[in-house]
Amino acid sequence: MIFSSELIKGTLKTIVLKLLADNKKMYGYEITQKVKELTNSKIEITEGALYPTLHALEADGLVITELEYIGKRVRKHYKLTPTGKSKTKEKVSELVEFMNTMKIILDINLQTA
Amino acid sequence: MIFSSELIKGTLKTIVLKLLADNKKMYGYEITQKVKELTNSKIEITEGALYPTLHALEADGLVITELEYIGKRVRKHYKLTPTGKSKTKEKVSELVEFMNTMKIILDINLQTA
DNA sequence: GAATAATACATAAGAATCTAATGTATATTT
DNA sequence: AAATATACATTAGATTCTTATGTATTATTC
Repeated sequence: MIFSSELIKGTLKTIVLKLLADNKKMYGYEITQKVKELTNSKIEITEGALYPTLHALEADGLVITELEYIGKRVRKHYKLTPTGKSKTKEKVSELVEFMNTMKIILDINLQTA
Repeated sequence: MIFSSELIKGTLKTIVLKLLADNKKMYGYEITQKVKELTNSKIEITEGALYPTLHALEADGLVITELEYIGKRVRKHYKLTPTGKSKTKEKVSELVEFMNTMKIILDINLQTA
């Protein structure tokens, strides 16, 4: 089962930041594969969503890039800046709190208002 | 702390459906207040987001409406249809699974790829 | 009793962020 | 040699939200 895409909205940036925090340095294609691997293919990040997100993170100064050449093929590595690291902590804890809050709504079962 | 709005994206429809499943019958304004109450004001649903969502649920046959007059003021009550009830179960369990999957990404701490 | 806040509906322009499609090119596997 | 995988990127269109605005009634506060 693949999750309906609407659920990814709003969490993609946080996912990317967290992966960069855990892996020091990653390139785009690697991120798509890592997410697929970690989630048993339940979340698949499309390139059309990922690359603009990475570019936005760079424009916001949260990541810096570094090119690597594998033969003639280029890889663009992304790495968190200090600002990016603290932003990651914020975003991750916000998402965790959000999920805890959502559980209140999803789990309780009030039959009357 | 109010959650950044991007997190609401993709979950609003599920929240509304779940509240209707738990409360049998609700009107728009009541939904905004209930969410605020359940989440200690950490999630606040705006009217500009809620009403179009309710209209979409109705257009999709997931809810039916019923008008009530309180003096001269109208309340539009929303109630799940049988289709709406089964859709609610789907959406809720999908969101729960999604959150569990997200935890894998957020909690583990791989220092190497 | 006048002003303010709360209740209750609704729409609409604009922003953000995704999908799906398309493009280019190299490297690897069958 | 052909097909698949790797690796970047952009873009039209769809979806779904924010922010602002509009209308009107009812309740509260000074």
